[in-house]
Amino acid sequence: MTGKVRASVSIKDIARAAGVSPSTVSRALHSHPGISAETGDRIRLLAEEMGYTPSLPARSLVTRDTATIGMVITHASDPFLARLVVGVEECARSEGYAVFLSSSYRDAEREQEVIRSFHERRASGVIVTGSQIGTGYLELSQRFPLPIVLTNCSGYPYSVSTDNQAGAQQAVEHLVHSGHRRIAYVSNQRSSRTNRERLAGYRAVLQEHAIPVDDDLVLEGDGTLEGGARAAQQMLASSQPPTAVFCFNDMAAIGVIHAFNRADYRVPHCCSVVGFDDLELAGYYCPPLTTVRQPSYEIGRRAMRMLLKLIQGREDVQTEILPAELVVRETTRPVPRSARKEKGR
Amino acid sequence: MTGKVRASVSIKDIARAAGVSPSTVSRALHSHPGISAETGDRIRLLAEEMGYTPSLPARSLVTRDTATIGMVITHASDPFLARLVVGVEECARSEGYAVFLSSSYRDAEREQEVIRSFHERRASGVIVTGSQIGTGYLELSQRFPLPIVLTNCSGYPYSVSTDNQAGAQQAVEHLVHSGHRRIAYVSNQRSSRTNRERLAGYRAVLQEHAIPVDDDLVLEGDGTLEGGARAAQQMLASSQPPTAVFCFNDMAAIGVIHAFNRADYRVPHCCSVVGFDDLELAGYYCPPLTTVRQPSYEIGRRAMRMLLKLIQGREDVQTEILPAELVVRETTRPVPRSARKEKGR
DNA sequence: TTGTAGGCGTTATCAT
DNA sequence: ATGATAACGCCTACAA
Repeated sequence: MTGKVRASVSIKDIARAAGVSPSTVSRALHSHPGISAETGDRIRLLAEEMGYTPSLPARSLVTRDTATIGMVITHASDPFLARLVVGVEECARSEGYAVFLSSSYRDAEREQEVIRSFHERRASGVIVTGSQIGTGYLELSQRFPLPIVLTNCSGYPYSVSTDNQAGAQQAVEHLVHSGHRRIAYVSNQRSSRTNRERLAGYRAVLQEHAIPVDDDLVLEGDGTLEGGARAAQQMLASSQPPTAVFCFNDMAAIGVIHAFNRADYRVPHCCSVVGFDDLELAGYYCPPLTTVRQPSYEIGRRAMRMLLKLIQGREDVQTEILPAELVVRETTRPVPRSARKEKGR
Repeated sequence: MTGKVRASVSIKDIARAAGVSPSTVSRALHSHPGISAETGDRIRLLAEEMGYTPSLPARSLVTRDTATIGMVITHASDPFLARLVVGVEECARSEGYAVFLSSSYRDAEREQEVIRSFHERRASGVIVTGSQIGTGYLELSQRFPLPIVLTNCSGYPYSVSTDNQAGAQQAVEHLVHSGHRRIAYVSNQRSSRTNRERLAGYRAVLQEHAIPVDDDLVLEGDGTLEGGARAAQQMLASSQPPTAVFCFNDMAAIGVIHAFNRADYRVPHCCSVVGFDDLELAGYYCPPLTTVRQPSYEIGRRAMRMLLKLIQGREDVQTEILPAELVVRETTRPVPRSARKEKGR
């Protein structure tokens, strides 16, 4: 089915060429103390000339360490990953680990396959973003002696997340304080824990301000441009569209804004919109997006640090929750006095 | 420096538990013909219960095949990769290969490190996007007995690319036909081959229409939002800003549009803008972007097919160049009659 | 149908 | 300072 790789030069080849034993070559390449400087140099030079590249599979067999981190991502160009992956990679690199990414496409089965594939390759540990399995790893962990850290899945003991509920609350507070009362929420897939937390934040603020929670104002989305646009269509089709929308993430928000503008339901003139994530793009959209910033670089860095601890067998590890921060730009504005049914504050 | 992985259950453990020899277990797990159905089932059940996951490093040592493709990407959330990676993965998957991504951050040294890291892990082959090394792989290929396919680097024998020059020509033709004569180009890093090809297309069209090529109209960019915005600032600062801009890619185009709009230099009213790539986002920007579509899924699929051939040792492989296609949306419009200095077409 | 033995490329533990 | 030997987990002739 698959094909063989062309032969690489091995330590034995070098040994033969140098007229020494394989173990001497191994030691020379590792600059072991107790090898004559002369033969050491000679062998390293030879290795260089012969184009030797060590075989990690072979080495890891004996050292029982691949120095490899697997990272499950939703898909290669998910904009949310931009800073998060950098956080993971920088931390991993500084500790001598390489990290490899593989996509789950938000599919639970694919996610399991990827995890399995990392385990088969004996990765030292795995970080999962956008997990569909979530706390389900608690059961799987019996099967896989493989440390796993999740992001944005509080509830799983080894995870680092944004404070989603508090972030959502800031967003909705901002809208309420601007005088909005018909505030919609565009969700992610319902099952997602992150979605439930943000939805809870949304509901909490409405209740706190004695604004009735209208289920028609909670729209089904999926965190994509297209999903946002679809939700917007639904809102536009309703007899009484909202004057503000809080979206699960920035991509959905952009989808919403796009569809609203197309229908001449102007943002922010007719309707305010708030996103979540603060992608780099958010500041470049028109209008620039009001959104809730996730500390994604920091999430990545800390997830990797946590994974390192687990790999070292330490158990003094606990869930971390990082604060979110509202970034007010230009997709939100107060409800015009004329349009208010009640007094604003 | 790095830590050991917890022990996994091996074929020997199963053999001991089942009271058979390791080779019997190996055969049972592979459903070899010539193993009694009874012991086969018994062993497979046992393996399942004991949570056995085969060690690919160990297996690959003897089979000399890791069934692994390495893919070098610029960075995790590069939007251009969206469809390309899917093309690669689908093709790889159907042939039994797993693909892992690793980032180069457009840095030549990092790119080499990643390639080396894939080779150390004995990947079957590698696909590189956004290569900084490009045709330099011709020399490196002596050192690495590792098949390498590049994307968007015609000139390297094993590559699949978009017809960048023809794509650029379509874009600029479109602008010229709309009556524009002061047309700027926002570049990528100068060194990039792709950039040179698109620049050549730009120049060719201007010359063809006897429009003088003004070097002040070729702006230094880097294919990012920020780079696009910087280039826009420069244009705005000039005594005679262009009436149209062709950008190396969509992200740069969005950066340009954003900065123009901020300065009240409206797109497309005051200035037309064309991008390159046709990201999903392009259709969702405001205004929706006129751009040149790259067949990126197809690039990925074909790159993987080419790599497969190389892995199989076939040498009937040649560079492929795929057509680009102009997608006219709403960031371009004809120069208003009043503003023209010469007659339009 | 099953077991034995050798080897993949590397490192580590003994000797020498 | 260097060499021989065993072992990592797996596969595959070859024997039985």
